[in-house]
Amino acid sequence: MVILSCAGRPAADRLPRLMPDVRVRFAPSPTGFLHIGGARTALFNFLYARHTGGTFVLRIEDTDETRHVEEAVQVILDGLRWLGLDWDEGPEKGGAHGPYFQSQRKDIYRRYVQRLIESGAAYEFEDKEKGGTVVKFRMTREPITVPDLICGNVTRPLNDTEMADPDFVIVRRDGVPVFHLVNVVDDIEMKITHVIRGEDHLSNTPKHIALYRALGAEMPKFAHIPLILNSDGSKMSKSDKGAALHEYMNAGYVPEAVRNFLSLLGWSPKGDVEILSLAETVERFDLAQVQRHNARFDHDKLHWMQGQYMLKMAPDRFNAMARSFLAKTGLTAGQPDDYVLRVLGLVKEKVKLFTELPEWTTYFFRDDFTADREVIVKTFGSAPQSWELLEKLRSRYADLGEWTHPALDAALRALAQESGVKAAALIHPCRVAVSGKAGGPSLFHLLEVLGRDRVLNRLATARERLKLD
RNA sequence: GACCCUGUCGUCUAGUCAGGCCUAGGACUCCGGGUUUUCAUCCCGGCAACACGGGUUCGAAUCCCGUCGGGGUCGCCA
Repeated sequence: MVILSCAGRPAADRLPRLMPDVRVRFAPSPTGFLHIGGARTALFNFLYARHTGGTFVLRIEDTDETRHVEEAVQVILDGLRWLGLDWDEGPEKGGAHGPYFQSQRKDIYRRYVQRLIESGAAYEFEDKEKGGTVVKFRMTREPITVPDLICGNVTRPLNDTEMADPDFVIVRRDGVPVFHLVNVVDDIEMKITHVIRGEDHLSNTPKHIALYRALGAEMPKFAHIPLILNSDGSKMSKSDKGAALHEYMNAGYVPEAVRNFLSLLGWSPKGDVEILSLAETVERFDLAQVQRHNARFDHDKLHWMQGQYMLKMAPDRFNAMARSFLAKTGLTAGQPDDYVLRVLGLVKEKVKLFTELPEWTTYFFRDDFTADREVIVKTFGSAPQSWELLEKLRSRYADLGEWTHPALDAALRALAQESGVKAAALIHPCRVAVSGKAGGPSLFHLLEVLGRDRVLNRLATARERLKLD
């Protein structure tokens, strides 16, 4: 098999086919953070494994021991778990094909290198210039064709610099085997059937194929997925904003939204659907619909998708996540649980990102809030009589029997009518006076939650607080 | 420099492999209108693309060639 085609297949063929022998892997290097592109590669591997009923292996590529930090591994595991991508074999899970850290597989690599040397496919080489002895692999001079499930048959001849010296190093001067070797060896040992990885590896794949041949091992199927670019089309490197998954974790994104957004970068479920649960994505996912060209990261669309998930989020989960974010800001320290919960109930439909929470809720927890000059001018600038109305409203509210939103509503409207103004002429000044904001939750619900003491107090001090000078 | 991948609205994409069903569909953004006591949401409407140039064909976004653009690889990094 060489190329999969997606259109025109019989309908029955579109149903998920169980291929329990499928084994895919995500093999990140512990660099201290999880790149968003890496996360997407992991996602595609995961989706393919779940779609086919196969196995998803996680392997840590820490050949360069100086870089192997326990903490750096944890970042990867946390990121994958956050996205909901649980692996079947790997760190903290074990499995029949371990160990899953390359730093613990040195004997295996040594054996394979020995085999290559004995068969004449590799040889020791003394580098006179750099000094030391390395092991080099005798690379084929002929062009090699990569059968790729996404790109088709890609034939790559050696380029000019490779032509000058086709053989490449597989064991460094310090005795540590390089990526190309360990990657292939591990995929053979772990019985990987499908190598799904970033397109940046496509040009190196002929080297890997040559290694498989020299080792007499069966080649896996390759699927090189397009890369994720910055929104301006430039390459997304580690230092770019939004390149690391933890930025989204910290910024208050819902994991499902990020996962959903990522799945649509370079893959399409067809049929004009965009909001898909993990289960729906698993059911529809296939390599045949993966795009061939790179995709730009569109922050606006992610933000929109985040809003969609936020809106649908169950209140309990929203409250739990919101409280943990709020706790970090110290805003809710010492506040009664019950009050915090009522505030959250009020702003749930407004908040799109958890990091926006302080903006929406600060005035519920602190009395020293201010208002933008622009808001004050717009509300009171052309209507100085609002101050007197607010005074009157305060005395009505002071005498209010029960402090409920219908009662607050009725009292305000009655006053407006008696004063010959529209309700809105009272509602807006009141909102600004008690919250300092031009927008927010329904005013009467807001007043109800704020409570009589706070409202009366703020109404009394509004003129002083919102003074323009 | 060489080699490889790639090119549909500003962005993500459907349509391309089996040429006509495409006066090119959806979504995000933006603009206009409506709902809402405000803001956000939501609803309705609108702007906007087949990179360019040749061919093949009755007919091309779809097939072929070239050009240009974008990305990748060529490490004793992974």
